[in-house]
Amino acid sequence: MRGYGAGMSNFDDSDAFEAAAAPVPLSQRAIGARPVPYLDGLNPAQRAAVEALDGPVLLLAGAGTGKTRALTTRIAHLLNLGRARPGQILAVTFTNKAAREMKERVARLLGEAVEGMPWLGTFHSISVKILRRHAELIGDGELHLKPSFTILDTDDQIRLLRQLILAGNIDEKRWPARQLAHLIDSWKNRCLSPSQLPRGEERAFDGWGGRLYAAYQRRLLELNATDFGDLLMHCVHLFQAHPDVLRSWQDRFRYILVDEYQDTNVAQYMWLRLLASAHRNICCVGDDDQSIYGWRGAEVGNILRFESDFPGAQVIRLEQNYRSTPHILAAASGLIAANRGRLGKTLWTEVEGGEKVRLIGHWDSEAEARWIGEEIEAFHGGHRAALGRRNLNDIAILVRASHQMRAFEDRFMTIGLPYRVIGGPRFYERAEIRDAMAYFRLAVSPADDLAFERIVNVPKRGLGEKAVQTIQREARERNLSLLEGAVSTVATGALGGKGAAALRQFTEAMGRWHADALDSRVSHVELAERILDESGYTAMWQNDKSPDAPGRLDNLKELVKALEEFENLQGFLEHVALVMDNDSGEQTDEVSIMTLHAAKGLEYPIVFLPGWEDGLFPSQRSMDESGLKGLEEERRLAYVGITRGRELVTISFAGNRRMYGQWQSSLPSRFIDELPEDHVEVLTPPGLYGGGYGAAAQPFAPSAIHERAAQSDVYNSPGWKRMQQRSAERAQPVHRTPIVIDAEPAARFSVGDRVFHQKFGNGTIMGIAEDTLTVEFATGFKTIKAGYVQPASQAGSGGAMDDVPF
DNA sequence: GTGTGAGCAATTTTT
DNA sequence: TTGCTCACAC
Repeated sequence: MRGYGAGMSNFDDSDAFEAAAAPVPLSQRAIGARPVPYLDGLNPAQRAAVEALDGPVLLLAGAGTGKTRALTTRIAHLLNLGRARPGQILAVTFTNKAAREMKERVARLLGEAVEGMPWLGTFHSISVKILRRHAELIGDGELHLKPSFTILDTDDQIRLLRQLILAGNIDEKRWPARQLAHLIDSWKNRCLSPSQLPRGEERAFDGWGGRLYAAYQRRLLELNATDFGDLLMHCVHLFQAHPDVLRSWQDRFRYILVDEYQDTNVAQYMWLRLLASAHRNICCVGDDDQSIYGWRGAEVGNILRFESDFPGAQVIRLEQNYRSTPHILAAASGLIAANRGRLGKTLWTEVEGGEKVRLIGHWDSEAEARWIGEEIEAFHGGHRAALGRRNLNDIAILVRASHQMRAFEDRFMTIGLPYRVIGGPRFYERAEIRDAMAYFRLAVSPADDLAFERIVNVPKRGLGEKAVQTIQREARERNLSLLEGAVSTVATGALGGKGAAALRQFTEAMGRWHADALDSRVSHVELAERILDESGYTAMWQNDKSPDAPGRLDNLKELVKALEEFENLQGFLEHVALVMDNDSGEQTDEVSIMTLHAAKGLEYPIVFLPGWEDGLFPSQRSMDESGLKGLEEERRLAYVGITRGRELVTISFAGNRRMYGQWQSSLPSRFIDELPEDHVEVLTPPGLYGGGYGAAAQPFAPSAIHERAAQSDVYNSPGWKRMQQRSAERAQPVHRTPIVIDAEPAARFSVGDRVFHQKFGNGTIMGIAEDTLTVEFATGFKTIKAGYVQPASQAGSGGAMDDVPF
């Protein structure tokens, strides 16, 4: 919520332009009549991007090529030339952070002369603004949204779906609400309302998908609520169904700019197309090589198709990189070259010299964490002459999956190295914040049934499932909201003594808070504090002995403080679902640990990329689920990782890694083989791959990294060869599995054996770790205890069940 | 209605 | 290994 309303006066930096930014009436400035200072210092491509104002423009902006600068300067230019007033420019981003940054930079470029841009924001926040003006048009004749609609987050969404699943008498275990939420999300991402589902898809989710979806949408309307996906979908449907409305918005937005275009999904694409179709002044900025969100609906195709979608489009490439050394760029470029279906870009830099990308293998994940810890201490202590003494803030560790973080956290904790984990649960997702917000929501809108259910028994009031059911029955029968139903339940005496007393107390308190929430004389900040105190919510955490209780109390304080920025609770609640983030200011000197996904858009002088092992990175699941497409997205993720580094990038892998409590061994990532050898320095590790210390062969000779730059045949890679060799030694068939588990094999099985499983049928053992087998069945890979399978030839004998090794 | 242990599953994440 | 859900006992 930071940056709301504020943030337009950040003049801390000394760009020449700022001093000169006098509020000359924009209309009086003739094009080209006088030099425009903000254009100085742009390279030719950036300048072209800024000056190509009319018609469709695709700005292909590689990592670190000054994309935001081009984009913000373009906005400044539009304003400065008088092509549009701030309110006539639509500029969309994906995250609040990006929107905030852009606002600040535009303001900085133009000085105080320009009011904030009202239509610079995320897809979602802009959609909300549009929807609130036309809410009545969403829904059917009898039931429609009201402008005050609430926005449910994922948690509410899932609870709502769970209710519907239970109501439909569906086994929630086999068909979990979370999965349904995904399904519905994916439909909304494609802008499909329940009636528009393609034949067949409505039968998803055990045949219930379409019906549940329809029921859910109906329920949302009843609750006067939308979920995140609705925001976009409703907007698109609004535009489609009401040409006059669409026209008015088309007229308003004379210029459209889109950031991170490669991340747009179908709904966002339609949204943009509708708005841009009249004047086609749309400028999309993106990088197909950094498309890493396919799994949540992003369509790389949108950016790949741009030129045919918008005939006559100009394509401008930003390829001069201002971030990384040539070795880093070359390594990244070499890697990404293995992808097909790219628009193609070649990053280059004027900078010379610099370190090669370093590559190192370790015995196991603990050794990897230990080594990286030592390296960081060395950088921090200034023991790496070439790089000088570095702040911990200059260093980041980027992992594929969050479970990898643990090894680092454990290690850094032991050696006392300060670190911070970026990402993780967001502020507003924390239970205490959501509870508190539910109180506020209920105080503001007594009909908010989801909020009621969330907090009616938090803190514990002895109102459990049964009491809630009674209230629900009462409410349903009399067509009341749950809160009203609760009042009625107390009145009719449908609830026993103790529960009734507690419920009465709760409803009465809520009544008071509601009155106060409507009373403009009552300070909403004080009211919020009072609600938390009187409800016993604060006391609940004060009495909690768990170690995170103090932190939760702090969060609550922060929440109350955040309220100060808003006029009243309503205003807060309307915005908060979309705007809260957990960007805590960074004053302290700490190493950053985060996932590769979280790192997109960031940069660090020193970057560590651990865990480059096949199966982990690229992730086995990605490849299983999405095949080549999945692999290419993983490769883009690797590309994103490398291009985060400014001066030094270190890639590492471990031969053994503990996953889910068991040690598993793995092979170096195929991506390692794709790195161009000339730009990689191999730090030879002693005794890798079970050779023991002083093993004769270097496990990773430089020449082996990349034997053929053009050919990207993984079957010829060193990792693959090693695996083949190992398989051959055991006289077993070679399989296309990247993970080979080679701890002590379970006594009766070997890799390659055919086995039978009751549920999955026949399969082939791909790996063995202690008593756990990795088996490839017709349906895919499964990890299974050795006791649950038997040799295929003896299927039915049952013998294998009795003498499980270990 | 609330507190405890067995059993089970387990990427990536914004709004 | 952990963190969560569910079934069961108080």
